[in-house]
Amino acid sequence: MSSKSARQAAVLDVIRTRRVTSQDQLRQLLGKAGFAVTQATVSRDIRELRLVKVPGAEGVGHYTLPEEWESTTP
Amino acid sequence: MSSKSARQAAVLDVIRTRRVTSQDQLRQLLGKAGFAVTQATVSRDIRELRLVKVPGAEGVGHYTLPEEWESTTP
DNA sequence: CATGAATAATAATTCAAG
DNA sequence: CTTGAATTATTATTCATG
Repeated sequence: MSSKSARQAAVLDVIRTRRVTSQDQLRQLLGKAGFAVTQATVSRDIRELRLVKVPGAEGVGHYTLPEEWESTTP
Repeated sequence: MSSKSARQAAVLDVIRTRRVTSQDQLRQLLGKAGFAVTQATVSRDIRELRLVKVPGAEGVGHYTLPEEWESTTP
């Protein structure tokens, strides 16, 4: 049971490298990274990390960390 | 039919002065401000204004404009 | 306390229509 | 192009369980 903090670090890594548009997508990517969790947990991680879903101009929103989305928009 | 931009200005005003935690709450406040719209429209306005819902530490999230929460984070 | 399963709540989108 | 009503999708929370 890899600690929560390890998983949350993975969450940050994932959203930095991919355009994640839903918690379920994030859940799947976490699975590939070795963290099998449910959407409920992803939701809690997002809250604890204070990630936000920014509505894209075109329509697709994606999760990001407030601090970063100004500079990096992958 | 007060223009969309007038309504969206009201949206910004509302979220600046109240802690809005859901689109439905925002819809109600807009109603009081003289803009009767449905949740669908509120959702679209939020997207167009690129407002985000920031997860509060305690659990309650609220809508805000990215630009502003950097400076004002209580 | 951390989590999952199920559920409730909220938000996005579709489908007309003006 | 803008909107509302209804629907779908997504997210938050509740209710156990370890």
